[in-house]
Amino acid sequence: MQKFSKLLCNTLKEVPNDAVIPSHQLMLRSGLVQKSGSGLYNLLPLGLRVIQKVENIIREELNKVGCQEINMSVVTPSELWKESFRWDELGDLMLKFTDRSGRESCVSPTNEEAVVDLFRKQVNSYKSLPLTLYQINTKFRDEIRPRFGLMRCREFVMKDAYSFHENKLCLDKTYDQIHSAYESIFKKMGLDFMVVEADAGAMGGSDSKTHEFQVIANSGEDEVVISKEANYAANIEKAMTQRQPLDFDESLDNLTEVSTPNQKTMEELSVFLNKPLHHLLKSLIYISVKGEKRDLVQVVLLGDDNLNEIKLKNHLSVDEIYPATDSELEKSGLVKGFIGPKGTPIKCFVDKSVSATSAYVVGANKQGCHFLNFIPDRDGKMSPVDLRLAKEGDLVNGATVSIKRGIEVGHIFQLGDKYTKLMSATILNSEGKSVAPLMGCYGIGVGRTAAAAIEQSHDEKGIIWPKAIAPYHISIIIAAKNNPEINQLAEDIATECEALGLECIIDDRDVGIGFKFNDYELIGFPSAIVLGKKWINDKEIEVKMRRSGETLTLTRDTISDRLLELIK
RNA sequence: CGGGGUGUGGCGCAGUCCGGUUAGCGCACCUGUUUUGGGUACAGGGGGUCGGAAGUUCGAAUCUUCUCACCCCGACCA
Repeated sequence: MQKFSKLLCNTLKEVPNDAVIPSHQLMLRSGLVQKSGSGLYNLLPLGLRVIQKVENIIREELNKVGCQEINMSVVTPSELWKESFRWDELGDLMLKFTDRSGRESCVSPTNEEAVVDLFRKQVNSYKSLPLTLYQINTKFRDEIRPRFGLMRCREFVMKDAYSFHENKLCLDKTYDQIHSAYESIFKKMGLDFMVVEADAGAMGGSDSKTHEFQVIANSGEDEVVISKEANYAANIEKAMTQRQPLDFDESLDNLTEVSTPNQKTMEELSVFLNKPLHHLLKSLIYISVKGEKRDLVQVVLLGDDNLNEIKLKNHLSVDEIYPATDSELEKSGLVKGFIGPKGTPIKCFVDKSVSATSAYVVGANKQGCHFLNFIPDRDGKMSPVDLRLAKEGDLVNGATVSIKRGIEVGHIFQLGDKYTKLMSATILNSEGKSVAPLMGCYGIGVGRTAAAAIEQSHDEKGIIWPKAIAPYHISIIIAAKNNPEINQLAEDIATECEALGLECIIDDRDVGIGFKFNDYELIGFPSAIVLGKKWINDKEIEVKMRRSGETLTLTRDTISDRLLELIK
């Protein structure tokens, strides 16, 4: 039986100054974790219990759909990564080192290569497929900027699963199974989450299915575009929405230069010319990088739209893009604040929401000047592409969308045969032909999920754990000093509750009652039993419920059964 | 990497501008008494070479130079 007096758990009254979001602050204050370095955390006993519960829920649900658990070495040799070219592609994200014999290795940031290597050494026949392997293991990504405690660490625990298939149909089936297993996992943990369409990003193929599991929370680092009516949900990186209908300027007047001294922003210009923002066009200059090659790219958007950089990057299929710096603009003879699509030699893309036949105000590529009545079809040479960043109020299938912040706790991908091909992993299919199997990969951030649960479930007093991942279910608070009867009662009730699967911790610390109450609320056990006056005087037992804050009076003979009903 | 900021006991801070006793306060910790239904009160106590190095000075937490670490805003992502 766990006694609080023996538990390594020092709660903090004050907020450590480097924690800025609730989950991070509360994890530190309630003695769940301890920081050991930038993006590095030690799990203390209570924190570890939470993490283990998350892990076990994941295990249970994945095992149900036939996934097999394995454990791969955390350190992986460079050779594997070189086969997929990711040794260089992932670059500094990987923590690389050389051991005493001069072998290069890294601490795995993900395990596609390792699992393909395992697979190719173990599996030769289509008869073994489909096969889904997973592990719950430590990963290391040398994040550019670790932050928010367990939300974005460098070293973290991730559940990563990999599936292998003979054909797309089979991959789709497993993908859907994992999709629903993920829904069960996050539902079990009591999280309010959404499944959204995602961009495949750096980790996967480009035109395969991929979804993210986003926990809706204000501190989320992602933006999610949602429309319930249209049954639409997508990461903003991917979201393709339309603008509300616009009144275009249909004038056919000739292109006219107009003096616009010092009107450098869209807003200033809009006021100066007395035209709505969407009658102006915004020109952005980006540098695209592919290998050693650097190119200038011009992007033209409606004056009140913003660029979705991911869309541009995907459209160009380049390694990286970034806004041109002032000196790069100068070098190209462009005038910051007055850039426009008229007569520039730069490759130019225009967002689809710009009407090709309507008149716009554009920069004249000349200090202090703009053009009026620029009509794209007539006056420019631009290819229309969907490039704009979705925004609140846009339309999808006629329904308006809203934008919420989300924490990406899970991501599922269809990888196709990218890795099996690169690493020559083949199987014999039913026709006796050697083929590269298709793969899916599926991740869940374990620590991040625990953090997300706190983001979503806390109040000014502390954490409010959902039952499924609470470190203990009940804190039995001893509110009487040196009272053998009460002490015994606490032990008896604890034993009884544990028999029903309710985990108890007995708060037998030699501190004031207020201290115990505050810690119970801070750590956020779902309920507390208070043994003190009420028992001594009336033989009644007081029970507090953390989420509702209500206080109940129960009797000794029904207490454990009642608690089993009450703690949900 | 670019921009901003902070380093003083486990945590939160004052002191730094304007150098000068033995570096201070709150929380936490230890001892004793007290209190015991919402962080009780009192008394005593332990713990810091002021991130590090070099320099200026009779004298440096304080000034100078260099360095390291950490945090916040952006690019990365489970």
